Amino acid sequence: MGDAVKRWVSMRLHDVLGMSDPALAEYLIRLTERMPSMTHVLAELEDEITIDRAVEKFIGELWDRLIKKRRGGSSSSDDGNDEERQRRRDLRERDEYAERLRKRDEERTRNVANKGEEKAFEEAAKRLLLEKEGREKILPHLRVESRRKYLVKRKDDKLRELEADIQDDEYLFDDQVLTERERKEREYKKTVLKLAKDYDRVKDAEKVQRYVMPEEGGTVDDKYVEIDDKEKKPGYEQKKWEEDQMRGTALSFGARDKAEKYHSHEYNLVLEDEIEFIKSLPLEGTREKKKKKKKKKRREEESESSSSSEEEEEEEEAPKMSEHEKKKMTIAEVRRSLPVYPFKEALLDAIAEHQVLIIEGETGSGKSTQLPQYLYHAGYCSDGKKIGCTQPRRVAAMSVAARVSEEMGKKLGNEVGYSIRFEDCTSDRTRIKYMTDGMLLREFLMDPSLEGYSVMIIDEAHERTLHTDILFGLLKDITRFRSDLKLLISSATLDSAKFSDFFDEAPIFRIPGRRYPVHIYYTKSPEANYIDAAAVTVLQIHITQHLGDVLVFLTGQEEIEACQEILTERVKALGNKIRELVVLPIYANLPSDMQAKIFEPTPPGARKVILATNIAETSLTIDGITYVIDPGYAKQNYFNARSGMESLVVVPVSRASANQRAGRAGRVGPGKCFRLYTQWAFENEMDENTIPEIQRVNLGNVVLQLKSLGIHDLINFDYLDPPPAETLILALEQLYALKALNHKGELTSTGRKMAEIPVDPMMSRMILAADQYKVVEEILTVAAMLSVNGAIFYRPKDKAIHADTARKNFFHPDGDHLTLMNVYNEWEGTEYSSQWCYEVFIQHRSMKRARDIRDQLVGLMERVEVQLTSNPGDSVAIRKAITAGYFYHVARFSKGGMYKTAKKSQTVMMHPQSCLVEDLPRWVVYHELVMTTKEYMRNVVTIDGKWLLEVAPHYYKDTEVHDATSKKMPKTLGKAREELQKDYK
DNA sequence: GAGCACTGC
Repeated sequence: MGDAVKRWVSMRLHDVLGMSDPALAEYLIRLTERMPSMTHVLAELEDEITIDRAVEKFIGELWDRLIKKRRGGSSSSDDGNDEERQRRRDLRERDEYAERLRKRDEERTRNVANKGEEKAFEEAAKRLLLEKEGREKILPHLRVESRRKYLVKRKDDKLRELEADIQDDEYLFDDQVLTERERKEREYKKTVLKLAKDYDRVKDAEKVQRYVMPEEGGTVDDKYVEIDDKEKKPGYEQKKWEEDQMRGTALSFGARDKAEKYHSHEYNLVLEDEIEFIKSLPLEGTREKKKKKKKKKRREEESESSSSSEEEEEEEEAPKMSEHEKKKMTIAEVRRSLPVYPFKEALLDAIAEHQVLIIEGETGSGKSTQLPQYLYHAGYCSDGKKIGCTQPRRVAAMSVAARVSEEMGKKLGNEVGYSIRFEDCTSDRTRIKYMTDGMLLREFLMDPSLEGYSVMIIDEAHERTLHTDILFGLLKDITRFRSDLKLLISSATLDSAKFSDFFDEAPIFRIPGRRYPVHIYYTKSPEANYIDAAAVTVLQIHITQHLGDVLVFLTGQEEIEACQEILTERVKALGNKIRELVVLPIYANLPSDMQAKIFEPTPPGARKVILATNIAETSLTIDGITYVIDPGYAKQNYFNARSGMESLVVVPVSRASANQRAGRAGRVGPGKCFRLYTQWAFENEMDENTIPEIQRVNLGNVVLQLKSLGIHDLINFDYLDPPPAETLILALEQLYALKALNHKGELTSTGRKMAEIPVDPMMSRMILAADQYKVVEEILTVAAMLSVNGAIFYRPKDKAIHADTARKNFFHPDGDHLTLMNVYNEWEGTEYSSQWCYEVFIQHRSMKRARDIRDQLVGLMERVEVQLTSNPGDSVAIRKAITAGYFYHVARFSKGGMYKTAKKSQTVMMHPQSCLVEDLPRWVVYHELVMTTKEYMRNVVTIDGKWLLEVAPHYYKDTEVHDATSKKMPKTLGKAREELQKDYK
C-alpha cells in the first residue's frame, strides 16, 4: 500500500472531518479495498460518522484511486476495464434509481394523510365485522363468570375439574420447567384432590361414576383390559407395554363429560341465537355397532359412565345471566379479564430494562392486542415513533388491528392501522401498526434501519414462516446499532429458549394462556388405513359421545373426498338409528360458498363433522369443536435445489403440530383429541418441530431482497436456522443468470428493480423484459394468472368431463400461459362476472385474486419505470418475454414423449393438463417442475430454440440451440458458479 | 393420463 495514498487520505481527512489520524487513514484504506462498492463503504461508515456530501465525495475519490491502483497492479485487459466501467456505471444507475424511489415514497406518505374520506365506506364494513368479534371476545369472560358462580354451588364438580386439570397439566407441561409459582399451584391442587378423594372413598360413590387413577387399579381400567383381551388376543402381549404408557393419558370419563355438559349449557345461556345447544339424548339401539371396531372401547365406557338424568337436574341450578348483566361487560372489563392483564406492570418493567424480550404465551392470553396498547400508553410513541406488530397472516393483522382500534376508541386507520398487501390502512397519525411479516420485510427496502419504529413486535414467532425467519436476522442486526429500538418476540411455548439463545440470551417472559383441557387418546396399534380409521372414529364419537362438533385433519382434497364418501355411505346404512351427521369439507381450494358452510350453526340434534386440511390448524378457527381426530399426517412442500424441483409429499406431522391440532378441541370448553397413532409413535417417531420453511423452499426471492438491503454475505448471514447452502447457491446462480447480480455478486440496477416487484425473480425478469417487446399488459396478465397457484380451474369429481371440455375451450395453440391469458381476458370481458366463472368451471375467488395481483403489478410499473405497452395479438413477443425470464426453464423434446431440460438434461414430462399435451412441440419453456408420480412440467409454452440466443445470449450457445445431441452444461454457468462460490467462501 | 398442503409480498 502506497504511502502516497496514505498521505493523501490524511490530508483530505483534515478537510472533511476536521481531524486526522494515521490509524483512521489506514482503516479507511483497508475498508475501501475490502468493500465491493463505494456504496458499501459508505454504508459501513454510516455508524461512525455522519455522511454528508463532502464525505461522499472524498470516499468516491478514494475509491477511484484504489481501483486504479488495483487495476494498475494486475494485468487486466481492456475487456476487463470495460467490464469494470460498465459495472460501476450500473451500480451508479442502481443507486440513483434507489434514490428516486426514496423521494417518490416520501411524497406518497405525505399524500396518505388526506385520503381518509374515501375510506368511510370500507370503514363501516369493517366495524360491523368488529362488532361480531367484540362479542366473541366477551364470551369467554362471561363463561368464566357464570362458571365461577356455578362452581360455588357445586363443589363436587369443581373437584372433578381439578382432577382433570392436574392430569392435563401434568401431561401437557410435565417436561417443562415450571416456575416456583406454577409448581406450588400444582402441589396445592394435588393436595386438595387427595383430600377430596379420601373423603369420597369413605362416602360411597353410587351416583356418579368417578374417574379412577390407574395406579389404584380402578374398575375402569379393569374393564378396559378385559375388553381388549377378548377382542384383540393375538398381539396383546406385545402391545402391553404400550398400554402402560397410555394409561397416563387415556382416561378420565365421568368428570370430563360433566364439565363439558355444563359448559355447553352455559354457552346456551350466553349465546342464545348463535349456537343451539341440544341435550344429549340417551343412546339406544347402537350397542352392536359400537362393538364393531375394537380399538376405541374407552369411549364406550364413557357413554356408559355418564348418566344424563343427573346433569339435567344440575342445569336447573346453573346461574342465568341477565341481558342487563351482559351489557355491563364493558371493553375495559374484558381487557382486565385477559391473562396478560395482571402482568402489565412487570411486562413494561422488563421491556424498559431489556432491549430484546421473548414473550412466551399461548394464544388467547391477549398479548397481540394488549401489548401494543400498554406500550402506547407507557409513552413509547411520544416522540412520534410507531409500535409495529407483525402477524404471519393477513386476516390476523386486519382483525387484530380492528379490535385494538375499537378498544382504544379510535378510528381504524388513524392511531391504529394495518398494512397488508393490496391494502394499506394507515396514515401519518398511525402509532400502532399491525402488518404481515412479509410487509415489514418490504418496508425494510424503504427504511433499512426502521427509523420510524420505537418498538417492533414479532408475533407468532413459533410458526417460523420464511419471512419471520429472515426478519430475525435483520432485526438482530438493527438492535446492535439502534439501542433505542425495543424488540419483542412473541411465541407460544417450546421455541422460546431457542429464540433467547439467538438474541444473545434475551430474557423470557412467560404469560399463562387460557385454554380448556383437552384429553388425548391414542390408538393401541398403528392404523394401516387412516382414512377409514378416521371415518370409523367419527362414527364412534357420534354414537357414544355427547354432542359437540368433530374436526378431522386430513392431508388433501382427495382424502377429504374419500372420507366424505365413506361417512355418508355408512350413515346411510345406519339409517335413522343415529342422529343426523353433517359432513363438511374444508380446504383452501374449495369454492368460497362451500367453505362458508362450515361456519353455519349445526342443526338442532345434529353433529357437524368437519374434514379439513392443515388450513384448520392455524389459518381458520371453527367454533364449537369439541373433538379432534388427528391421523398425524400433512402434505409438505420440499424444494430440491439440485434438481430445482418442488415436491409435495405426505409426511408425519411434528409433535408441535399435533399439539396445535389437539388444542383446536379446547377453545369453547374441555375437549378430546383422538390420535390415530400410538403414543410410542408420538414420542419416538415424530419430530419435535416442523422443519422451518426457510429450509424447505426456493429462496430466489428472499436472496434478491437481502441483496437489495446490502447484505452481501448470504451464507454467513445470521439465521436462526440456516437454509441449505445449495439452495442459496442456486438462488445466487439464477440471479446472476437473470442479470440481477453482476459477476461480483453485487446487485445490479435491473436487480434493484426486480426486487421492487413482489414475485419470484424469474417472473420479475419476465415483466421487465416485456418492456422491450412492448407487451407489458399481456405479460402482467400472464404473471398474475401464474401467481394464483394452479387454482383457476375447478374440477369437481362428478362433473369432471364438463369441466374438462370447458377448460379446452380456452386452449391457445401456443401454450398454457396464453391459455391463462385467454381466460383472464374473457373474464374481464364479462365485467368480472362470477356467474360466468361458475358456468365455465373457473374459480371466481382465484380470478379475483389474479385481478388484485394484476392491479398491484400495474401500479408498480411506474415504480420500476416501465411503460404500460400492449399488443394482445403478438404471441411471439409475449412468448419471447416469457423466455427472457424463464430461459432457465427450457426443455427440448427428446423421444418417447419425454423432454430433457436444457440445463441439466433431466428427463421431464409434459403435464397431462397442459394444452400442449396432444401435440408435443420441440422446444418449450415451463413455469415450474413438480414431482408427483412423475416429473412434470406445469404450465408450458412452445418457443423457437433460436430465441434463446436472442433472449439469453450469455447463457446459451449457438450449438446448443441447433444441435440436438448437445448435452453439456453451458460454460458461462460453470464460471458463474465458480465466481459466486469463491465470493461466499 | 393425472391429482395443487398452507401462507405471504
